[in-house]
Amino acid sequence: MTRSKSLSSLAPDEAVPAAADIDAVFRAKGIPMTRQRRQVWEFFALGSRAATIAEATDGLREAGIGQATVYRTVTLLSDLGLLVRVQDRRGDIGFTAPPIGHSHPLVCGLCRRVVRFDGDGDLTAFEAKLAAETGFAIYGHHLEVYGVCAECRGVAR
Amino acid sequence: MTRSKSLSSLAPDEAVPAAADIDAVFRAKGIPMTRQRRQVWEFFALGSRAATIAEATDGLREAGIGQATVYRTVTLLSDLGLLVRVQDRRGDIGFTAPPIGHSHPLVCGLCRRVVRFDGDGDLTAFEAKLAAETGFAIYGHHLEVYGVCAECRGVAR
DNA sequence: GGATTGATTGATAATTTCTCTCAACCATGA
DNA sequence: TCATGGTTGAGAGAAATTATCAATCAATCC
Repeated sequence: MTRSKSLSSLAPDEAVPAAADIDAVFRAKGIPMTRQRRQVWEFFALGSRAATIAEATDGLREAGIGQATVYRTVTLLSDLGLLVRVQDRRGDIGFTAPPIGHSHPLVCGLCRRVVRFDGDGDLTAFEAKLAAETGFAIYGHHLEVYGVCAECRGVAR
Repeated sequence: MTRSKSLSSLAPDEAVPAAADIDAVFRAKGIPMTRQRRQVWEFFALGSRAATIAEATDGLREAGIGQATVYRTVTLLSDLGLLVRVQDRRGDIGFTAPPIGHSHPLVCGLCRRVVRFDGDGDLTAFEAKLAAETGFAIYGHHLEVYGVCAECRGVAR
């Protein structure tokens, strides 16, 4: 798998949680931090592309991390909100780390490269209106925007 | 599985494609319409809740529709844009029919009841800006809003 | 720093989910 | 109605995911 250099990103790099931050999340919840958990998180968080579980399993095998641990850890990190699920054009499921603060992924449907953007302001008013009209207690939303990145389009840019 | 009566919906009922419409889609693409395809589509489209494949398989078994056909047809309908995927709070995947025109599902995270809303205008400007800033050729987006419906909250309403 | 302890891990088995195969059947068009 | 190419159902097969359990490790308390 190729994890190429980062593309322009609307969100500053600091928006991606640093390793220190995930330690804090774990500590706050009383969940032990292990080498495996950190490495699984880094695998997904440090790349610019969303990775599948199969890719993570392959990439982490030489680190001695087993398949079951990858599954367990992805579930755990997702539950903690440290990973989000996205889907490419073929329907394959990938995971990527959301930055701190509220933002959404712009995903390349071909290579799963992820660029983040902040689109929250637009939706909060919307959600309030929806809640009033439907009686739903809204607890969140999921917004992904899909496109094909410049490199996948073969545009020299 | 209980499919209860419909809740208030922001989109008029006519927004859900009528059976006639899906025939038109199939005909336009030269894809044969079969009893099974219509029934699978109806299963997902006529309920007010997004259903899982397992639920559809169970529900359609007595109609003599096999598991493989359910999978095949859900894939086909999704490719045609006649079904969309949503996810409940437990992470279970469900499918539901999008109405004609552009709208998004508001999904109850507990019972998967789906209410639709039109939130397109807000996003088109956004996408243009994103395209300009990132070099992505944007081809679509996926927006789901999650909440807990009045009934699941036990509110008599 | 070192021992204790409850949680985590890796290997593998077991299960679940999904896809493939193929003979029988059906929708479509002549 | 007939021909025919696509579709279907059943079951086999493959892939993805989860459960089991002994060994190991992270966090805590001396």
